[in-house]
This record gives sequence, C-alpha cells and structure tokens, in this order.
Amino acid sequence: MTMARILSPDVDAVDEAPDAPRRARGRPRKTADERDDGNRRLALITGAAKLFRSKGFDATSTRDIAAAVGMQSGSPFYHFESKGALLYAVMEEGMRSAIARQKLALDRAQTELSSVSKKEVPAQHARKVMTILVRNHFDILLGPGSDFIPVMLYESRSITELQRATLATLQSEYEAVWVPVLDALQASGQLKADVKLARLLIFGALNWSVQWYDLKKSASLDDLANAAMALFIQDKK
Amino acid sequence: MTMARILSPDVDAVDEAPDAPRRARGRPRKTADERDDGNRRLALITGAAKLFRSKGFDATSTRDIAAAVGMQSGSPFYHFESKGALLYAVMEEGMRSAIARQKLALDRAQTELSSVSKKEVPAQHARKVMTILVRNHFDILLGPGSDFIPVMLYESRSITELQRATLATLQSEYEAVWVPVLDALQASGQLKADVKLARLLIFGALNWSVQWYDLKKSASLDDLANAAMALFIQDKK
DNA sequence: CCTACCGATCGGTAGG
DNA sequence: CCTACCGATCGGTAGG
Repeated sequence: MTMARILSPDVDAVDEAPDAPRRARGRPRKTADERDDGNRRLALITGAAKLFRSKGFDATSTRDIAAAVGMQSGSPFYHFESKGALLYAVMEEGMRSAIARQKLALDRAQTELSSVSKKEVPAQHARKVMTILVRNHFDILLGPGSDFIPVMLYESRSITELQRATLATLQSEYEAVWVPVLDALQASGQLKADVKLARLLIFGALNWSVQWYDLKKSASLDDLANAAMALFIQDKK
Repeated sequence: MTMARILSPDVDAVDEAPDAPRRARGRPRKTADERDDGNRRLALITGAAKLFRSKGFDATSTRDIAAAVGMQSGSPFYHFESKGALLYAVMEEGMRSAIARQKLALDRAQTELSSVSKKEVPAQHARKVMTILVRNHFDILLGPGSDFIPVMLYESRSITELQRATLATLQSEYEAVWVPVLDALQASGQLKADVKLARLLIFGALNWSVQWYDLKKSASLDDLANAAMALFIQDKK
C-alpha cells in the first residue's frame, strides 16, 4: 500500500531531521507517535471517504468523522485546515491511487500479453488493453476500499475551482492512457462513434455504475466489464 | 405545459366548490389569487430545482429558495411541509413530465415513421425508435428547463426510502418503454451485450452527460444522440 | 490531540 | 404569505 507515503510526504521528510528540538535520542515511543500521526491522518481520510460517500459531503459533519476514527469533535482540525481540505485530500488520494493502480494493471497485462503473442494484430491488442482498462476502472469504482473515486465523482461541487483544476490535471493523466487505445479501436473499425464523445459516454456508463451496482446481486465485476466491452466495442471481422 | 395541473390537483378540485365559506360570488380577484397560489407553488418548485441542481440540496437553504421567488424566509413552509417535501416535489414533477414528454416524442415519431414505410424491417424500426428515445432523453437532461431530472438523479440520497420507492415506480414506467426496443435490437444482432446490463450502462452514459455537457461548446444534442447511437448500436448488415 | 466554547446558519413554527 | 423567533447543529478556534 503506497497510500501513506503518497498522502503525507512531509511527515517522512521531517522524520530524520538532524536537530529535532526536544526529542530524546533512541526513544522508540516518539517514533511510534510520529508514525501514528500519519496513521491518524490516513484514518481521517479513509473514514471521511466512507462517510462522504454514504451520506454526502454536506450531510457529513466533522463530528461524524471524528467519531468514526475515535477522536473528539475538534481534533480533525489538528490534521486538516478545514472540512473542505479533508474532502480534497480524499479526492487527490483517490486519483493518485487510481493512476497508480491503472499503471500496475497495464504493466501486469503487458508482460502477459507479450509472452503469449509477441506480434499480434493491433486491433486484437487494442481490444485486450481496453478490456484491462475497463475491468480495472470497475475495480476502482466498486471494488474493496472504493470510496475515494466515487466521492471525487459525486462531490466535486464542494471543492474550490483551484482544487478542481488540480484534480483535472490528474484526471487527464488517468484518461490519457485511454486515448490511444480508443483511437486504435476506431481505426480498426471496432469503435464507430466520435472518439472524444465516445470517451465521455463510456466513462459515464462506467461511473454511473456506482449508483446501481450491488455486490450482493448477481453480476460480478467481470460480468460488468464483459457487458461494457460487448456494448461499446464491436468485433473485428 | 401540463406542469401546473400535474403538480397540484387539489387546487383545481376546490376551485368550483359550491359552498366556499367567505368567497363572494363573481369576485374575479379571488379567482386570480387562487390561480396565483398554484403559480407560487410552481415557482417554488422551479426555483428550488434550479438551486438544487446548481448548489446541491444540502447547500441550498430554504431562505435561498424563498429569495429566488421573492418570498420571505418562512413562506415556503406555507406551501410545503418541509424542505424535503419540496425536493420530492421537484423529483416527482420531473418524472411525470419526463414520462409525458417521452410518450409525446414517441407518438410524434410513430405517425411520421408509419407514413413513410408502413411495413418496415423490424430491425430498422427498432433503431429509429431507439434514436428517438435517446435524443429525447438528452433533451430532458440537457434541454431548456432541464433541472428536474438532474436533481432527481443526483440528489436522491436526500429523500426518504418510501419516497424513493414511489419514484422507482415512475422510473420503471419510463424505462419500460426502452425494454422492448432493446430486446428487438439484440434479437437483430445490433446490440451484443446482456440487455439488462446494457440498459443500465446506456442510461449511465446518457445521465452522466449532465456532468460534462456544455451548451456553449461544440456538440449539439443531435451530435450527442448520434454519437451515443453509433457507440451502442451496431449497423444491421 | 482534548476541553470548552463561539458565532453563524439553518429548518421550522406561532401568530397574525 | 410576513414577522419574529427558537432550538439545534455546525465549522472552527483558543488554550492547554
């Protein structure tokens, strides 16, 4: 899990500072406390994400969040400037994690695919990559610990324009991976719609699943991914 | 516009009551006032819809709504029991209007289609009907006065379970029209995915457009509908 | 991190 | 529908 490192780079940086004021050397307690600091921050983000997703940002009080991680009502503000800063932290962490997971999924698939058929028909290759991307996206949206991205998708009204702009950069990074794949699919006749609109519509279809998907009911994430592929991408004949 | 009648059936019913207590016969002022009552109620719903869509339900105060229609802070509660009741009224009106508009669009298309080709290939027919449905759906989501359905789609967390259940009935009515069309498209090989999942994914793709569609930018609603059709529905060859 | 607290806002109501 | 108002809740802070 790279979450903690991504979340609070500053904490790690201070860890080995040469002239820490009143920190006795070799006292393991302090070190434990510091790591705890990061954990508390992370706990707040995780707890907030869960509540923001289920109740919405506005309907969640900072007291709710504090209680969820076993703090008193004022304590979250020791870690975050404001409720909005906490929301933004959830979203940014969600995007960084999503980008990392997408890279990982592609790398994993890359080695598998290339070992099977080094020089495959480009159209077939594009289809396989697209399947990986879709399946991974469903995992990010609906899999275990999937509160961050849904919060980002459905609560972006509550962050500032500047924060939205920063997030947009990360979102572009995430979507950039899809563009050449969609281009290739269109070039081979497997995707008929305008590529830009197709991308928006496809993400809509996937992202909306947050509204209706129920783990306990029938369809698995694999089923979902297969249905989405069958719907969007035509067979190359 | 059938909105007013749909919204407050009770008002119309009382209008001709034989023994209205202190209402002088033939005083046109009173009649005007009563019609105004309906207008105020409708104004509240319309104003609330606009605010709920742009700021969200929780972030909109009943004072905001009152101000938007030129009332004092407590006055909305003369027309609605609670803020939640106002939200629900927006949603229910949105669904009833959407169902009515969908029927209208289909009727209009029906006469056109049948005059051109009385006995058409079923596959071609299904495709045309689907195009009508998609285009109409975009109109409901993004066209003029399109605040009601977006509010219903994105604020349903804030209504009660019972209200959600009632809305679900209306939503089923709306979606029921799509089912045979999708079945026909699948039967003719123009739709490859599982029909139920396809329906959910397609509605997702359409509904998500609320998040990104910008009237001022490039694509028209026709463009959108065409792109969606090209993406989901394959050509019958 | 906790305790104690503040100012602001909010949904809603009584009484006209 | 307006005026005046209430109780509750909320984000946030000071001071330890």
